[in-house]
Amino acid sequence: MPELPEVETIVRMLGPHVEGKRIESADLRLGRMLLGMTTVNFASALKGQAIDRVLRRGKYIILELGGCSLVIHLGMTGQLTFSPADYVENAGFIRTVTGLEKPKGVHPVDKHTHLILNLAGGERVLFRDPRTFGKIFLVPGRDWPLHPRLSILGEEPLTLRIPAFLKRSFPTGSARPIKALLLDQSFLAGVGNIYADEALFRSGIHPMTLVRDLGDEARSRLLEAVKDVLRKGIRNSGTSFSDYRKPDGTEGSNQERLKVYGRGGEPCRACGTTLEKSLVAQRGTVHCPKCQARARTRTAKQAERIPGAGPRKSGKRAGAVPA
DNA sequence: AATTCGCCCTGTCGGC
DNA sequence: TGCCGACAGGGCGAAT
Repeated sequence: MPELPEVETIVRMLGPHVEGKRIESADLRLGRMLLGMTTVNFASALKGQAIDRVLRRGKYIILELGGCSLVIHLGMTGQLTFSPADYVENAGFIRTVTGLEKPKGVHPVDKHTHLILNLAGGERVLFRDPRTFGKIFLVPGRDWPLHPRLSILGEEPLTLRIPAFLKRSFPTGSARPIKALLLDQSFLAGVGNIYADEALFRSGIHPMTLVRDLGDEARSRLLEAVKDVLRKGIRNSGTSFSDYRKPDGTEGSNQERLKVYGRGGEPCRACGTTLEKSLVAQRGTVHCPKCQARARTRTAKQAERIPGAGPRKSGKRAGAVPA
């Protein structure tokens, strides 16, 4: 599922290919992917528009055009790829300058290809989404930050100043599990299921821990971990767990480096304990029962203050998880 | 007001 | 081999 690192990778790779080019025509093949307008109006609004800039906000991809902004959300299985002019499809294969090849690169246009942007000279931008959870919409001018779906987004994790954010935006007294908060796009924009689990593991926090039971130190450690796992995801060009592909159609490599996501029942890479799979905030969740000790409630913490009742045997803090 | 739940959708996988 | 239910889950709107 494309989260911040996947979307960032797409934006960084796609931008140089399309910025400065003109959309000759737009072919929207599945009308329900489009919000707020008809397919016909959409096509005529895009026709002839220059692509000035490609950028990201949370998990949204934004193409700033001459007179409007094209916003794309990839949902769970969305792919945004760039098809060069010399790529010609042929019965499921792709003909390149060197001959007929298996489509290991850009996926050929098929029934899951919902939007085609035809650029000058035969170049194309393809939006493909088998599960059709993605969304496409247009915003006037450069006003995409004002669109209801984007205006509610929280801060960008990568440029987060943690001390200020802790004071200003970290809820106090919330009874939600911390994982639910991480997935909340109005809290931080761009964190999804993969990187939430990875950040919780890295910071040694149990996903069910209530937000109000996290101390300042743990909150700070968690936010650092979020930044770390997202940056690592970008360095590895994203996580191709299932459908995600880079704009050239190839896979990212971060899936090889995941510590917990998708590894339920396998041994923890840090301590060897069998990783547990559970359901938190209606999302499949994997954590290490040893490295991510269960939350202690306020009352349990108070009980610990009783003289003589020392902490657990292991001197190692739960947070001391190797990278 | 805060939080959870149900729903959208389709390819893949395990069980029989 | 083929059928079938379970599962994956981002985000919105309804329900609690």
